[in-house]
Amino acid sequence: MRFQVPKGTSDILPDEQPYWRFFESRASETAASFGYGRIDTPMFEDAQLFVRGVGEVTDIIESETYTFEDRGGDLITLRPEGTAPVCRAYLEHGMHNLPQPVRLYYFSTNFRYERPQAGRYRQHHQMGIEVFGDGDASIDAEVIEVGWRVLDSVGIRDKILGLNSIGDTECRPGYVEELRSYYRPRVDDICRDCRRRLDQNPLRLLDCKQASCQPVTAGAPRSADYLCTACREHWEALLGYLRDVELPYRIDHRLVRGFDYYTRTVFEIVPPDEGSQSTMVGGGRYDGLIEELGGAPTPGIGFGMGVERAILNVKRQGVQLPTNSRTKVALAHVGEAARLRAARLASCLRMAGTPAMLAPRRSLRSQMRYASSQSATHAVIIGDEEMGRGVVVLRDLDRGEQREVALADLETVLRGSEA
RNA sequence: GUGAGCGUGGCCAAGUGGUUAAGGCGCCAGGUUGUGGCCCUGGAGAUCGAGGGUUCAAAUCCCUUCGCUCACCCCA
Repeated sequence: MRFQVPKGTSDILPDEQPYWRFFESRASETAASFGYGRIDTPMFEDAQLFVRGVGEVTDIIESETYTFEDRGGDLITLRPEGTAPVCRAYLEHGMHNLPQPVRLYYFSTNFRYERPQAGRYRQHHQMGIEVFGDGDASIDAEVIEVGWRVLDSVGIRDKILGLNSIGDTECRPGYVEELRSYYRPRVDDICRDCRRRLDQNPLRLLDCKQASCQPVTAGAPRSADYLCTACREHWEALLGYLRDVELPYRIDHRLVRGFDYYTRTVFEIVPPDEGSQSTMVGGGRYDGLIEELGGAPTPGIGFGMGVERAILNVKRQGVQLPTNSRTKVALAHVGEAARLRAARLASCLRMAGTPAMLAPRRSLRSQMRYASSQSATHAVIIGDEEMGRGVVVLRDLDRGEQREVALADLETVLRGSEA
């Protein structure tokens, strides 16, 4: 085999498409029902946007972006995540002058240079939302609810919402120090990765999966216990809002997120069964990000939802996709003249709004088999004899009945069969 | 970046040293005069991922390489 898809990417074949279109339409409808407007941003951006936005020392920026110089010498990065570009657009188009809050949703293709595995790809798709200009906890609850409802809308009933607050610039430094001093005397009891995390990314110590580290992490100080007054009030208000809309949450003191920009609320929605790369929704508040990108201090919050992962769960839960029972006609023909007529007729039917396809130039039997295989609802059969009389045979493939129809009446009859 | 498993026709898959590499799905053609879905018959399609080695003999053993998958890391 000469060519194949690049590592970590995949083709989405026709059989797979219904899942994608189902997801996209349901997710869009759900976001719109909360008042969100769609935004699309380019697939690549100035490399600096992500360095400033995601954080210089995160793995994503250090080793996972597709970054290259274009022909004009500009440093370009293929979008690795959805939030920074939307923030850029918010600022660039003066959306801070719109009535706040501004609610946006998007579908994006993201790129990260990683070793692929189940649920993790080099090119992956995300649906996400962002809300700017409102720091109230009710917005946190709303954003979380949108994520939850989107999953509901595609039939994913079994899911768990994990929730935590990691504080803000006011209280987090103190907490991180607390965390460090808890771990330092215990370095001999933790794994090698954790020793590295202790220096580089202490929050990550909390979600280590190594069995040997579990006793240590279990006793570690919890960020929610070290919140400043403002953060604690926000946190408690959020929990109240969630209870009001009856979203079952699970406070997870070990939940931290990978991007530097998160403040206060972080959350994720995961399927109940244990899996490695299974997080369907991950998000949080990022009140400092807009400022970091050159705007006025503006609160923001959002989430990213992995479409591949969501669809995986749609399949796992055996969700029945809505079927479209729309009329679809295959035109079979016997003889060259009839083939020409069939082709013209197919064109007319399509113009009139009825999907129609020409059967291949083979035996009639074979053409009928083809019609079945394409799940046509009707076959139109044209031969010399019909041509002479200005009629066609119209066969209902589901019922197995057929009759002659005058050429002039065909469109009307087919339209009548839409029921 | 680290570790493990696997690579046989479009797909699934038997075969673990020895004549022309099973089978199923799918595909194509037939099953009388112009008709589908089931069934029957026939057909096309594989240098057994690639390269090298061991052997009288390798898809089967060894080495190298490429690819895929899974896990760690990280994350959607």
